[in-house]
Amino acid sequence: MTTVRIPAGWPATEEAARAAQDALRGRVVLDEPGPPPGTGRVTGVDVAYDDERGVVAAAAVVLDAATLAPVAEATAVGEVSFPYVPGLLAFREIPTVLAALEALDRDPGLVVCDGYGLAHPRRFGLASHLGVLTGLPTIGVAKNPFTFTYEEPDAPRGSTAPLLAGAEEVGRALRTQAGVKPVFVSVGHRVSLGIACAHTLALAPKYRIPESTRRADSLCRRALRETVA
DNA sequence: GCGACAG
DNA sequence: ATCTTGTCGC
Repeated sequence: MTTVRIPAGWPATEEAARAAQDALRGRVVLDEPGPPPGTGRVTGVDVAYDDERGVVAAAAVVLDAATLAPVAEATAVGEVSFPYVPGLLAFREIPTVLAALEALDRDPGLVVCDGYGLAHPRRFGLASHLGVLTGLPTIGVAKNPFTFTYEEPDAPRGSTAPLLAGAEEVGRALRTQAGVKPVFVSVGHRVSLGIACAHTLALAPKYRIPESTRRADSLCRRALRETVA
């Protein structure tokens, strides 16, 4: 497990963070379809916090997209780099997530984030930000609708409904398990919304949350627990 | 001005 | 995110 410090020049205020988003959002690539679902590799990333100690742990778990079997993993710990502010989540999670991704011994393929990408107040959520910084294809899969609205998708697994910011479709509510609350999928970088949903559904054959996120979640929690002093 | 608000 | 017991169910 690697240790990271807050990068030099990392935004220290909300104003600086919003300015950084405005400066980077133009680099998001939205005209690529993305990797075909069920082939290659898919990597889940997630973060856990100990606000008492100001410590954060991140995990990246690489899965074989066809079998969902883990083929590589890495963790990183660091100091909390930003408070939680809706719309600025990336500044709290990215330094440690980047370190975990860089510690992997192979290409991550598609990166699945716990949160949003395009579905964001300034259209530049965590998944898009991480995509721009790494150049990797990314998507966001969130557990809550944030500030957006949606109609309940039909009950069968695989049903979707638009996730809306006014009249603009910024993502999709996707039912990954029949009769269970949907997850909220949005594009991050270099992936289309349809492909993002297809990947998400393929990653959730048994549970609501994608296997990639479940694996990364348990790993970063363990890494946090095993962190001393 | 007030409330809501990814993790 | 995190704080937290028991409890229902496969």
